[in-house]
Amino acid sequence: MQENSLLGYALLGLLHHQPRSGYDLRKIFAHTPMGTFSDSPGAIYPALQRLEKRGFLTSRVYESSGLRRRRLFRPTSSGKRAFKAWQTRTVVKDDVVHRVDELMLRFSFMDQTADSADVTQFLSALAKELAAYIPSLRKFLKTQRTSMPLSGRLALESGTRSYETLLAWAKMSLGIYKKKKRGTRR
Amino acid sequence: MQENSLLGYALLGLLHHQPRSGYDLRKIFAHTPMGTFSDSPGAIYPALQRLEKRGFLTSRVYESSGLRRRRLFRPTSSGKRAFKAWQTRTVVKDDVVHRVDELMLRFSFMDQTADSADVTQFLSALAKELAAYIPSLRKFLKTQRTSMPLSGRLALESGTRSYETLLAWAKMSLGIYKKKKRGTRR
DNA sequence: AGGTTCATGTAACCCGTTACATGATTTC
DNA sequence: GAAATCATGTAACGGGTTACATGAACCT
Repeated sequence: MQENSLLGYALLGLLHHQPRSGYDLRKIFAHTPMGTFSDSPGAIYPALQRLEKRGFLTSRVYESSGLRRRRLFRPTSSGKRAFKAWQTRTVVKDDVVHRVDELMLRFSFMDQTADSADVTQFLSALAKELAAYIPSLRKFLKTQRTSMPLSGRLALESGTRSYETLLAWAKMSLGIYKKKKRGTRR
Repeated sequence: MQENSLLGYALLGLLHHQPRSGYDLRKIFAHTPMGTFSDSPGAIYPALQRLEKRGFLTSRVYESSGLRRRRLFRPTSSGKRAFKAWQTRTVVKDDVVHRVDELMLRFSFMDQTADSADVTQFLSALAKELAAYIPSLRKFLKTQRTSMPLSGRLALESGTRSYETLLAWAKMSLGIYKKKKRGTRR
């Protein structure tokens, strides 16, 4: 079975919140900070078709008189299961090195579909992998300093700082969720 | 004429430094923080072929007896021109919103191929676009606060912080290059 | 002699990009 | 009645992923 694309998971996640049409989804990508994804029909409609063919979505055409016909999509139970399985995968080094975008996408839908334990699990694993990876970048910068041009060094410095910012964010978010859990227990 | 892919520009940039083989380039992507790019032969060899077909690279096979045959690539003058044109393009909002990776790639080769004026031009344009974009993200966060789930808000917060980190980095780097310029003038 | 690394390639597949097409409804 | 927007699609193309193939040189 073929893995869903990032766009596929983004669509699946958005449809967990409420049923929407392809056009609704395009508008979200066009007019909100979710717009790292393409809002082009050539990307979205085929992606929805694939998800439906794989049994993760169902759709129905609504032809209310005096309204434009719209095809509304909603996730199936199989789609919900696949989404949660993707979302709660173990965070590994390779995710941090090559797929930070995917990690953030997974996280951004956590509240809708996962419980507090999943969220803290995710954030602490992320923090752990970041804490392990960042020193190796710092070390590379230090040892290669002389052989790299200034702009190369600075570009790497930028990447390293970006990871450090992400680590600080993960720790802060973890704090928020832990506090929240304490609150709900009492 | 078809635009080069990011990988194509990365290869072109690395070959400005010195002639290398496909295998050399794969090793760079496999073993250094340049490894956001794929080190798979199925990506690199076709990319090199395309660049050669477009006249941006030339290659020659070296068969020194007692050594494995290697095909070394080097940029043509047309390749150097195309690279510099790409590198010194005006930084626009869309670059900041959708193509930060490309901006960092452009910057990372600046020292090799561009002069100090190009670098400061690039960095100040980047800082300007970031300074204009970040408040719109903050505003979105503020106005949509109630309608977004916590994890969605935090994900957006992460993105915003990442842009703020980049802005701070751009200002710092600009300071370094300005100081350097003063130094060389005297 | 046999396994590993060096080194270069190719082919099928997936999917995003770009551009085009179609028609209904709303707006001026 | 014309233009803009709503809404859904399709088709050609490019290029990255995965997997496979081939052979030479090096190491033990």
